[in-house]
Amino acid sequence: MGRPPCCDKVGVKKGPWTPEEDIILVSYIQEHGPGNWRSVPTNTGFPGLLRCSKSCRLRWTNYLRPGIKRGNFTEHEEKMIIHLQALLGNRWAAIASYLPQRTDNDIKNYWNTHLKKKLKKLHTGLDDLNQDGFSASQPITKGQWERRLQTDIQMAKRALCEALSLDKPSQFPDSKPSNGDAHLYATPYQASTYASSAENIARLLENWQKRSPKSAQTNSGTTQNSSNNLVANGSSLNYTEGARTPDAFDSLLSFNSSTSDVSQSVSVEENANFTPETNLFQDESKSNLEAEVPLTLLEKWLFDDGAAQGHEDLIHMSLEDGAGLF
DNA sequence: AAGTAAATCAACCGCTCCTAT
DNA sequence: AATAGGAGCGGTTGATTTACT
Repeated sequence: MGRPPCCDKVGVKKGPWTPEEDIILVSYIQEHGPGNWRSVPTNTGFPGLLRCSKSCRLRWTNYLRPGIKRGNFTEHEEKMIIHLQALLGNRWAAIASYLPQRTDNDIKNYWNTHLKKKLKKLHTGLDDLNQDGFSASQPITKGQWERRLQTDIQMAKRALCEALSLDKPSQFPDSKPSNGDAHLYATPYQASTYASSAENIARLLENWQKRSPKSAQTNSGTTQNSSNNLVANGSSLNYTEGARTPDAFDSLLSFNSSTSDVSQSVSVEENANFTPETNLFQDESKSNLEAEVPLTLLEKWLFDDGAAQGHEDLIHMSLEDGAGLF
């Protein structure tokens, strides 16, 4: 009955990830691709990752995954988030699908720490708002449900539109997971894809070093060594942890350098064309939709309705009366 | 310079849904 | 069809950093 037992929780490490753990995880994903998280802790060899699969997934999707932009939200992004939050409520994953470079966790944090206050400020003096002042904490009106539904439909249409586009051949006809990680397969399991993970790690490690001045000092010898390697590969990184690290990074970076320019290998624009929903639909559309629904009908429905509109339209679509939500 | 409060954000927890058996 | 595990999601926590007194 069912599957084999879940990973036992004995000896599972918690708390902040170390650079070495990041390297192990990225190396693993370079080899096997994302997904099948349950096997990550056991397949990373001795000593391997003493992390639960959940933690690995989170670390990858939120920090190590290629194409992630962190911090410095632009005004445009802020507006997008505000509008989408008004439309969708606290459905961070759905909101994040409109901002492919951002993670749901990042957006959620940014909303809670910045935007909430910002909007609160803007709306101080409005007596009819409760403390949160936003749709998520308000009773959802019929109109709001309709708007959410509309947005979901828009998302689905957009995704279908992408999926049905003949210009975009399926990149992984045979290697997609059946679970929700399909969006992680938006870019091929090619070396170039994961090369940009090295950039992510570089960035993370840079911050890590800033937070750990002591270790930076005590390991200054190896630091110099490894940072040289990294700088030579185009990452402004000062790395500091332990003697093993440079080797691990050498491996990563040699991998990196063998695949041409990192910045070209995974362009952000490219990623932007593949929202999670899009990829899910790409996946499904190939196997199911084409078989069950005449293409022409779907296409007509999509294109007649101007489904190809971009993200900007979403803002404008944000419903004239949407302001009333605040 | 030291102490304290506030802000930030990475990571965990618990729940739900989906899927494999 | 029933069951159990995996994956994803949103809420929350707690450690760290920054600002203020």
